[in-house]
Amino acid sequence: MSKPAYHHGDLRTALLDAGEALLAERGLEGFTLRELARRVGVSNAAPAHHFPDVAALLTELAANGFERLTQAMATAAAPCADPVARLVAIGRAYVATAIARPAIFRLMFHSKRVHLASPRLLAASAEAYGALRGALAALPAATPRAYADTALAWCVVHGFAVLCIEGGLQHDPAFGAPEDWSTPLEAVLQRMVRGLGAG
Amino acid sequence: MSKPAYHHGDLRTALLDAGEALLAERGLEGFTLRELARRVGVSNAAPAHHFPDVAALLTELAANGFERLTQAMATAAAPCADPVARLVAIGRAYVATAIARPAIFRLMFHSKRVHLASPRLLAASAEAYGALRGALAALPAATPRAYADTALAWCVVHGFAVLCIEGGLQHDPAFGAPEDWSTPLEAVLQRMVRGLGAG
DNA sequence: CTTGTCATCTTGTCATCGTCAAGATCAGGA
DNA sequence: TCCTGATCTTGACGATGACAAGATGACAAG
Repeated sequence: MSKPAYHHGDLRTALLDAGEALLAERGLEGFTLRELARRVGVSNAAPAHHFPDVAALLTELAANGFERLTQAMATAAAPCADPVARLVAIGRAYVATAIARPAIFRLMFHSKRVHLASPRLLAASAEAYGALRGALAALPAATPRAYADTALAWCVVHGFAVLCIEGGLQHDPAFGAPEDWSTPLEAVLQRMVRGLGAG
Repeated sequence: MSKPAYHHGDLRTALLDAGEALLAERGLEGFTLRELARRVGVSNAAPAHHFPDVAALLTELAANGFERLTQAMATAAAPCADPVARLVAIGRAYVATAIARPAIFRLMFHSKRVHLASPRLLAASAEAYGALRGALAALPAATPRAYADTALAWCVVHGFAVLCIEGGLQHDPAFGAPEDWSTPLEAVLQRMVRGLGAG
């Protein structure tokens, strides 16, 4: 139980859990394999038997992040009957997920510290994109939504999330403290659906 | 001339120039102070006399990037008389700048390897935001453009640039090869101004 | 021309990092 | 009971950022 067994038991998931915490605490640049091993109470070479690289571990965390993003969007959209409300809810969930775990969001999109060719990572990110795309396709329109609509919404939501995390919006005097992102997000999303509706 | 003088002469700018090249070649994660010193033909401790940190050097590069971005947007907008065309031109310049130097763009927005509190960096980024904001304010509208419009355009352009650089758009089957970003960008920008006009 | 000052650059060192090789430990089936 | 293989530790290597101490030389004062 509490005795430090030579065999950890479930080191792999312990590394992933602690890795997520470490990522949240130190950020991506402060993430260190040795520190992670230290926290789990294991030698620095132990993770090598479960992940060939640091990149492999981070790839796993990124894939988990994409899966969580997909799920968050799905549960946010579920109770909304109106397609427009559904799209807005998805956008909210997207940004909320990014802000809840900025380091993991950065890891998912802006990092060269992951194995980009990993099938798991590719599948997870494709699924997340599919969720947003699906919400767009359900919008009421005479013609099927064009590429521009999907890409526009994707860019708006992702751009807001990124700028919010990185503090890029703080130059705008109308944008208050970084922690109350909800109000500006609502304004942007409403403005977006208004514009999309007028296409 | 070609003899390795003990005193370099203008090591500071040489470091900045080589640093930009190294950043373009190896990316942000592959950037190393020692490798930079090696390329300039100088010992590894030499940069310390011109930049207290690696972060200080990268901060300078990021500030230069913001200034170049501002200038690119200005020159792109100059020949456009129509405010809408002006906004589109600015968006194009923004994305083009990001794609021309992805590593520096990442450095500007997504990096914790810079000194965020640097006055030079803050001023440069504020100026870049001001350029985009100015183009929005000039749009023809009865009422002054609200916050949502500015933020929306900012998010669209920035989101497109980021997704383009990081390969996030490649999941969209309508988005072809990563190198021909011009066509999709045009579609998104046209869709954006159409939506904004309908506000 | 000489001298001295001080910025500039080098050398050497330290802690830390990711990764590898070799050995120790233990679980579970033959 | 034993032994095979997975799991973990120890120790090491090269590389990195930062620091201390010494070498070099540009430049102004005398």
